[in-house]
Amino acid sequence: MDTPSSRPPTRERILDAALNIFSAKGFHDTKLDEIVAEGGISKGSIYFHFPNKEKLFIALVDQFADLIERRAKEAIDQQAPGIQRVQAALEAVLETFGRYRRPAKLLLVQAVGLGSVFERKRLEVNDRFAQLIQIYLDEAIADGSIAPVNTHIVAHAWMGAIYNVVIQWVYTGEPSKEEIMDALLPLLLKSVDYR
Amino acid sequence: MDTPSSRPPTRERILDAALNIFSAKGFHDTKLDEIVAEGGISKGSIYFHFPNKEKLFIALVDQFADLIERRAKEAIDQQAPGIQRVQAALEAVLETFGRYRRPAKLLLVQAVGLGSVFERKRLEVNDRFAQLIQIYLDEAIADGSIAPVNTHIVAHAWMGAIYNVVIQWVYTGEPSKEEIMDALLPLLLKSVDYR
DNA sequence: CTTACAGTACTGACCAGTCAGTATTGTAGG
DNA sequence: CCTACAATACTGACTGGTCAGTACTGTAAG
Repeated sequence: MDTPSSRPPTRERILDAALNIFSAKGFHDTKLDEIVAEGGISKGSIYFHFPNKEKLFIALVDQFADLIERRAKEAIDQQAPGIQRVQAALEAVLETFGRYRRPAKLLLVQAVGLGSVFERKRLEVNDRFAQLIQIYLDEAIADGSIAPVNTHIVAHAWMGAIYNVVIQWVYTGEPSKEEIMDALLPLLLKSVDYR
Repeated sequence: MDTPSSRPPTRERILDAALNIFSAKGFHDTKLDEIVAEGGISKGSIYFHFPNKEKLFIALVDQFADLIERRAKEAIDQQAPGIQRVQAALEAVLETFGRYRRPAKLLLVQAVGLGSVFERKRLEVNDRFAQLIQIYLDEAIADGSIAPVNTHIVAHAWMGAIYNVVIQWVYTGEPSKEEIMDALLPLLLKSVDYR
């Protein structure tokens, strides 16, 4: 099915080039012609594979959000119910953000503050993650691993904490992934009285 | 200096109108002509008071960042050194975000994901706040209020937590300010082992 | 008249999106 | 294993709407 040649298929080359430019310059400051130059493709073929600039951007956001969610769920499934599931998911998410710096920046920075079209997408992704956290926090409360808390607020606070530390890391490379794991994980767990 | 008439001076009417539109639609989706219509002012006078659209936007960001910082510092000064200073500052910040929904959205959402010009401003504001938190966390550790932690990471994690919960509130009006105070403050303090 | 602003009509750079055309691959019939 | 045609994949010069910024005019106060 695939092209037997050495060059990856055009659609992927587009996504690749778009990720590079979008994550560096943001949505509005990225010209399609720059993506064209970066990927060695033509403007027409972008419009062959994607209906418009916006959908191309959103395809990248979705792709990475899906990856993060998949990794988190895999990690969760390998654990028995309780706080250890939350811990495993956190580790998986941090690990994935750590491994993919550019898409992380795209999702956490460049997808914010665009118009109302993107606003909905952002809220959707945000809620997806928050609900995931909330489910397993509730589970941990139910089985007595941690004391009752307002899991809705905790979920959003945790996401914000993770996002902001990761964003800092994306920009400065500091602190290292290990430091983040060592400091952030206990911080979050202590915040719900688990130690 | 001020216009003696009942109408506020033009510069403020510009800032006011700009805040309304920018916070609702974001930087790129806001047309100067919309600000002109909203504020009953003229395009020429915008360019008399501000060099360009970008500087007008940044003036709003700075104005609100300054307000937040001032409130936090006032709150801190009324407390003796120790964790109570951190607590007072958190209360002041949440209170201020709570009171000013539109500027909060501007600072936390609309100022993100714009090009590299704004990126620097965002990092600057971010660091200003994070350093403020960090100073008083270090102080609290020094006087034994809380156990030693990586205050750099904690500061950024806290800011992210606050941001994200406030953003959620800005969009949905939920959870209420009281719920946020009741849930978020203890959460943050527990995360550094203070109760 | 001059200063200090306010108001408005206009311009032109910019860039997302189009489209007419070309290249490549698939496939059916002789 | 050609040839004929079709479908799909891709190209890049061009266009048209948009909107930040400008040039110009208006006016009130001293």
